[in-house]
Amino acid sequence: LLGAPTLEAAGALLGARLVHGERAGRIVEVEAYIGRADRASHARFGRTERNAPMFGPPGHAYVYLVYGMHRCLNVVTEAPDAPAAVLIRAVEPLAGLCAMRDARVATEATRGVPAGLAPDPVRLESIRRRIDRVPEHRLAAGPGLVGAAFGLDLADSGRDLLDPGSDLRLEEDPGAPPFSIVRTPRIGVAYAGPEWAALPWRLLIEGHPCISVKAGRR
DNA sequence: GCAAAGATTTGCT
DNA sequence: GCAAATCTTTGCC
Repeated sequence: LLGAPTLEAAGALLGARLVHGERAGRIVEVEAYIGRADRASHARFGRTERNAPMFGPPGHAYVYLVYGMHRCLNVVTEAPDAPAAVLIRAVEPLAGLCAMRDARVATEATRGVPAGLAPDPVRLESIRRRIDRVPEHRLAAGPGLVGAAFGLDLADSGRDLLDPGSDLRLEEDPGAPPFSIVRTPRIGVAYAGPEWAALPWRLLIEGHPCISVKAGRR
């Protein structure tokens, strides 16, 4: 499944479930990053401490910090000598929605606060009120929001997502409603140059309400 | 050893 | 529509 060519694996991930403890959601939008030659991929510099999971076995997590604040989840694909991964860009919440809101509040509250220090209660309450108003379909509608809603940490990078005994895992969902797949260029990769940025390596469930906001639901 | 940029999100103009 | 927030990684000196 995930050892298949990355674009096939990306299609297979759509509709699957991402589970973390009591939280579960359906993957509705992904992006493929394929090989060292891909100028948009973190693997373009070769193997580093951060991207090491991309050079490992398929089905493992690659979690990285972007813009100094957002944690993004990838699922590693292809053989260990072929660095590739699929970025989970948006998820439809299915279970554990309260835990997702709690995690988003906690993520934002600890931002900029030294580890181990309690966040300011007033600021915490302000964040809480805002997150409580976020509609369900926006809880994990973006790669950074998936990381926040599922409470992912850099320490989760490298974990095996195919281990059925793990609290953080992927599950197939035979009961998922049927859907059509749409392919578009990837988001936010203009730095890679026109040729790489134009490749239709973003896949999403057509018309799904939980598509990432930045991408504009198309 | 230091400067620059980033697979984003949010809020203000 | 634009810029700030925030910090790790990369790349050059």
